[in-house]
Amino acid sequence: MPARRPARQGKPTPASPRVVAPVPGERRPGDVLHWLMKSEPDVFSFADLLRAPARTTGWEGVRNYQARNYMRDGMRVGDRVLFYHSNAAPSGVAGIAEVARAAYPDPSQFDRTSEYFDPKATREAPIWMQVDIRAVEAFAQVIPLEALKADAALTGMEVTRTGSRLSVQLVSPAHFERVVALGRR
DNA sequence: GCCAACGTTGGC
DNA sequence: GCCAACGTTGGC
Repeated sequence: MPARRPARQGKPTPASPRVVAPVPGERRPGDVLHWLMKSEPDVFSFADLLRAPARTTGWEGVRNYQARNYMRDGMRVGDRVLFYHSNAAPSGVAGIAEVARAAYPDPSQFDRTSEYFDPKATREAPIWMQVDIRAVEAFAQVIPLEALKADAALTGMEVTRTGSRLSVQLVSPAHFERVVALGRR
């Protein structure tokens, strides 16, 4: 299921990683990283994830290199994810999910009938990757972006910055815990 | 629906 | 490799 709205793409080149992986070999077994992933609830909401088989979905449709690199190079099974509703009323964090499967090729890039189809991609040389995400905990209500911006403890959090467009973001442990505290309140 | 911010493309 | 034009994201 589409986790992201369609993003028309021009010329993906597999070798374009000017984006540094978030966690060079410094992660130890057992370390958990924290992320934020955006989805437009009209396309795929946290409620949709709760209803999905095994409360899990493939995060297909990401067509941005930095977001791809975060998923491919940064995410591990068990990492925690803030599920963010974008283009919504209100936009904000709807719940917690976790990485259920590490990165693998996004099948939609090969599918001519998909809006995410990428003619440059081949099975031998896939361009786009996805992870699987499983719902962990729904917040009683969405924490609006406005509340995130107003919270002093969340100063500097990427999603609160004006013009923050990246659909997969790294979140510091402190920011993650703070958002969870707000969500449980 | 508007439009600011930002990423991508392509001419040079 | 620069950068203007263009397309997209996403808050409001």
